[in-house]
Amino acid sequence: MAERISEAEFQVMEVLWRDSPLTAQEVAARLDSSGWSLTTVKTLLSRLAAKGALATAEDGRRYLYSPAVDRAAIAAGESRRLVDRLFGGRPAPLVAHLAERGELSPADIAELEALIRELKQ
Amino acid sequence: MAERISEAEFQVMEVLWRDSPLTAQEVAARLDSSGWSLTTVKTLLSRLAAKGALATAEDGRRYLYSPAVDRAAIAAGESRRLVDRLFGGRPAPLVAHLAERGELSPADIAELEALIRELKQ
DNA sequence: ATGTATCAACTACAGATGTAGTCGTCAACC
DNA sequence: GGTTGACGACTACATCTGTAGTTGATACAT
Repeated sequence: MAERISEAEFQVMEVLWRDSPLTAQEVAARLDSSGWSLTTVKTLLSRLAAKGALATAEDGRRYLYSPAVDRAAIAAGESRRLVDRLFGGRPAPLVAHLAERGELSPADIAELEALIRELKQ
Repeated sequence: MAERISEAEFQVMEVLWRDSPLTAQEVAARLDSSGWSLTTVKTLLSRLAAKGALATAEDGRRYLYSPAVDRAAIAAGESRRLVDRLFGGRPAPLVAHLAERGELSPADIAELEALIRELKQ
């Protein structure tokens, strides 16, 4: 039940959300740029399985890992937490913040605009 | 230099962003609902001072604490991190997420709309 | 059959975090 | 002037997190 996922664990989940099931080897290969050792990746996989975020299927002597939680659910939960914590639950100040720091490209703004139009119906 | 602030520490900062300088006692009093003991609050204050997030002014035998970092800077940094991590740096999906879960009130939407209009100039 | 590579499991360990107790000191009160 | 209360400093300790090594079993190749 909605165990929190740490940042390193999240990166592992990303790999499996993108493509699964995968073996530990395969996950590690896709995290090559992370600089993590194979054992580190395996530790993270174990922890994720232990907290129910990953499902394991035995494949001979090894496991195939698949996500057991929905990425959207995690993302929504984290977003909600942040917006609550930092902005009293109101998303506009968050967007304003990103905007102020020049973090919004014209494309981002257009995208938001389209989204708002849609929401208004 | 942008030391990270933990969640508990953040709550302490909130008190001081709202009103400062304050003594440890006063901060603890305002965190009454947190259930933290006075020593816990003092530990958090010390850690925050140690990492440069709080400034201390001696007042006789005790300290007066004041924020040494801007709330907006922290909020912006955290927002940025989240949006990067979860949505590839694009804020629209974040807003979409909040919307999908019915987290956006009509007022929120109106606020966002006004903001977008402003950004488009 | 034997060596070897590979796997999950277990162990390790330092730093951060949440939560709080103890200690030595000093100021104020009686 | 001795007692009491408040203060910051120091200590404590379990859990989480990042990062990785070691081990015992096993499948596969020779």
